[in-house]
Amino acid sequence: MSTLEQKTKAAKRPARSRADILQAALEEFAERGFDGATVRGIAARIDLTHGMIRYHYDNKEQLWFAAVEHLFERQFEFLKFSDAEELEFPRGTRARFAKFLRRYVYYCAKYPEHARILMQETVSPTPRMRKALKQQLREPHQTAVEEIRLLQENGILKMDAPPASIMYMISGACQNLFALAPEVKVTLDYNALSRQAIEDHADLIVATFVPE
Amino acid sequence: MSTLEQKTKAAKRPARSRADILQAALEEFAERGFDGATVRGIAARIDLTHGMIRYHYDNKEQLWFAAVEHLFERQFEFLKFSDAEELEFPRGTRARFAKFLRRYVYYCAKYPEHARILMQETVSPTPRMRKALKQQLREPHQTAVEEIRLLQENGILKMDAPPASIMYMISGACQNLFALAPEVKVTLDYNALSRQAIEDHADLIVATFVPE
DNA sequence: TCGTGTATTATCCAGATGGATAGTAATGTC
DNA sequence: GACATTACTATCCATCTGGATAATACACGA
Repeated sequence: MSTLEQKTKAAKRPARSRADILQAALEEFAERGFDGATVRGIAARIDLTHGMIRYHYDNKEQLWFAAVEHLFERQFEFLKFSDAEELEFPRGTRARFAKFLRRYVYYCAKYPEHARILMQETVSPTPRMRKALKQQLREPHQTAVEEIRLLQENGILKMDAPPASIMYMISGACQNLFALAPEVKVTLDYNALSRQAIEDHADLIVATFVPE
Repeated sequence: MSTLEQKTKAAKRPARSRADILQAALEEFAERGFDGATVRGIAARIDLTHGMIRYHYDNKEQLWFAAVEHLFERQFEFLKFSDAEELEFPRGTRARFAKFLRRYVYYCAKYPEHARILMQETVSPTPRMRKALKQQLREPHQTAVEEIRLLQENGILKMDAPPASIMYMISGACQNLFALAPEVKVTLDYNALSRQAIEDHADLIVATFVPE
């Protein structure tokens, strides 16, 4: 087993980067699910043989874990507040909540495969998904719930409901339009991924969940 | 080719009903996607051989169409307003909208596989999904959008946003908690499918989208 | 009871799939 | 220029998959 980054001693340079492989894997897994995805299919997306994939990742499941880890890291980077922003938008304030929601809408529009992968793999929670959820999602979700509690206490979120309920209501409201963009196009002839549609949805989300 | 209902002349009675097969198919497709689902897997769920499934349905794709059709018919029946209700709750009123939303939340909690199947199959819209969407979802979605326009005109929905955006925001807000119920359980230890949680979410949805 | 239409079983098959391995090519270091 | 290390190719294989088909069991009407 080796990693693509490893350059300790003499070596042939890899033709495809680790990120290339993981992005191809994410697309394949998102489109076809874990069982439906094929290692050969992932390889073909970036002109590799399936042997090459198995050279870098022990098996299909390990590749899936690496891809999901990549997904969550990318999300974390996208949503992270810089030090300057942390100062300008303190936790528990209306302004921070609005800024976060807007950013989250942009994330959903940019990476709609995120919602798809989670929903596919969450169906009947396989050991694989349980492990990934516990390792990657447990902590951020729990801090998100704390943030919601804070907003409730500060009177910014006026809803009297379980934080988990509020959290999934809001995330669903943000995600759905983009995760189902092809459906929206077919049934309503509305291009959900256009700049204008994304901006409109962000406005709508903020106006709905951060009123006044 | 034959259908399970057909009882025209002499025949052996089928051991499994059409609904049994379609429900098993829905579960398998929801859990593993179209490519990942296997005819043998569907058959095994109700103690049939894969030959039996192919006896009733020409091929995997036809079975999928039949299952999705079954899904939409069931949804239509569940959400339909009776004649008495049509009189009591006229279109475009606040009371009707609230009653519909509450019922939709109950539907999402009862059949979480609905959201999963649509999301899986919508990813990169296969011809299969395009066809199903056009046949089954186009008309109800367009009338839903009209209903939203009516609610906007009546001042009940005060949001100034594209109806498609509003519609998918609301449906996502209703679905997400239940479609991702296993994730919620693992990350937040919250049982989204309990009676109390369903009721709380319905209250939250109505309070959020039908204020005052 | 016999025949006919239906349901069901038991196989078979070609192709795809995940995984395994042996051998080859490139890129450095000594 | 020999060598080590990594990247990559080309196969092979057991298993599973969708699909096909032939034989059998059942129910009922004539």
